[in-house]
Amino acid sequence: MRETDKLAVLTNPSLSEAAELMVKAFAQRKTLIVAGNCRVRYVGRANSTLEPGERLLIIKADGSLLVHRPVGYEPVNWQPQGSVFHVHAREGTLEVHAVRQKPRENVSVVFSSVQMVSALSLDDSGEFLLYASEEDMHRAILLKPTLLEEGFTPISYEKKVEPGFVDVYGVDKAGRLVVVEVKRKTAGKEAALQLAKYIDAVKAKANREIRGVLAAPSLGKDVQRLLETLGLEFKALDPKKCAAVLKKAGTAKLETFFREKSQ
Amino acid sequence: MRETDKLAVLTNPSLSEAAELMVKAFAQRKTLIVAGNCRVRYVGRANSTLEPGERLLIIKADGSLLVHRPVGYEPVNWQPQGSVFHVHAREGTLEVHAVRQKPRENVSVVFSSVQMVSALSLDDSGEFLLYASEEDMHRAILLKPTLLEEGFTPISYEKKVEPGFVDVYGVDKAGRLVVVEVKRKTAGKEAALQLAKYIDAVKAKANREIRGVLAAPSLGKDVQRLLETLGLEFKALDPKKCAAVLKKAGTAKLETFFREKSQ
DNA sequence: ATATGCATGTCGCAC
DNA sequence: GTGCGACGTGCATAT
Repeated sequence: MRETDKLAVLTNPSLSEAAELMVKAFAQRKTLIVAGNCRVRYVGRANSTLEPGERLLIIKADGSLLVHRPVGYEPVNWQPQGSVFHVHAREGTLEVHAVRQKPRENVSVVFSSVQMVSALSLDDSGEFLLYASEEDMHRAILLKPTLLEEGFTPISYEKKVEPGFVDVYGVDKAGRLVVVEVKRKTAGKEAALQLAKYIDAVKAKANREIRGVLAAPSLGKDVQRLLETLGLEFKALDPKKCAAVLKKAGTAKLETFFREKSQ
Repeated sequence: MRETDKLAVLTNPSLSEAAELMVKAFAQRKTLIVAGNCRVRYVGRANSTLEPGERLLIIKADGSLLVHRPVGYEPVNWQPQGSVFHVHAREGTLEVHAVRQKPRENVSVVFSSVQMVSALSLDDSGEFLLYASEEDMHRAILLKPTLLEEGFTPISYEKKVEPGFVDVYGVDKAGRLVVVEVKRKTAGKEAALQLAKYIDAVKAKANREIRGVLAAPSLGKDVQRLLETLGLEFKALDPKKCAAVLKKAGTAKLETFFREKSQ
């Protein structure tokens, strides 16, 4: 066992040694990694059982828990932030129980052997930024309406029309109302139907000509035909391009812009 | 550094030592865990940047990658199965690049220091079973139709009607067709609308009276009203209860049953 | 607290 | 390969 302030690692520990380190790690709000042979049970919204095998258990200081099998991107079992843990070393087993309230859920991990335990002190305040979300596309259209079409003037943004929200709402060059539904990826039928629904809702209120535009990077299989049937239009719009438009403008400036613009 | 066949751990290694172990681990198809200070960039469907900080990097033998911050259930960056990795130790940095094709995406993790690297050999063939899925609810209804209502007789299951599938489809005591939409949790508007869509589709084909039943543990806020508007019904159905019904029957028996039943 | 919709959603299954 | 829906989805936001 090597240990510094930041780091404690046990290889092939006894179950009680492992338990001891885990309890200490909880107290010090460290990130715990346990590798070993375990069985897992989950009881909550659904139930699950996982028969014995070697997996990775990760417990974070915020009370989140992950059980990872040696394959697959997703954890096989988990518990989100805010779970409460209990650790017991019994005869021949090391039990970890993680309980979440609301909904009441329980994940139990029972180890029969442990290859490794580490308790890590991770200091992380680095900023995370994600570009090219659907939100970015909305903003880009407001900032540079020609992305949608020449002469388009946004009126409002995330407007509630019942049922739901219209992504972007404005007026075209000829003075017609335009309802825009934005999708960050290939739009399927549901996007078209959603748009049609909004059009109906807006039509019921404003008694004038309305255009519906589905703005997305591309359309699914039969969506073009569906759009035609519904009397709607398609406008190709790439999320990455939108992100680039926003990047060229400054963030602070943008915030001001949207405070004014979005009513 | 301690090492056995199953396990290699380096604490506070140099970047080149870390890189060496990582490359060896790839060759031996081990599960890799790296803890250290890193910066992360993601370029793909979207883009992201993560400024320096201490995180956990996990790379599995199947080519999946996870970057976990010290808080939060979800990975801040990731790459699913099938990614291809490159590791370079340069002057002062250890770079890990994970590339995925289709869509073309790239995650780069650049370490400036490493607290720990472990390469683990995880042997896991334990069976995972999940109970109380929506699929279980379908099955329970087929097995014990009174769960839905007295006198209900299922005809088919996962029937394609265009567009999509009807969950369960049958005949009631009075000989009327019944289309059932099943939800494993509180049903929202979309569930009701989905059901309405299927009803329309079925009506267009079969020219007789049709009932639509939304079976779910509970209804969302205004869904009851929406159901009435659409002329649909609600039936309370608990996924855990359904799972219990299935459990009482044997699995082998069930398989046979459904091979006969689902056409 | 509940409801609604996005997500680099991922995953699985059918065509 | 594409389409479509489930998921213990998680998560943020608005009511």
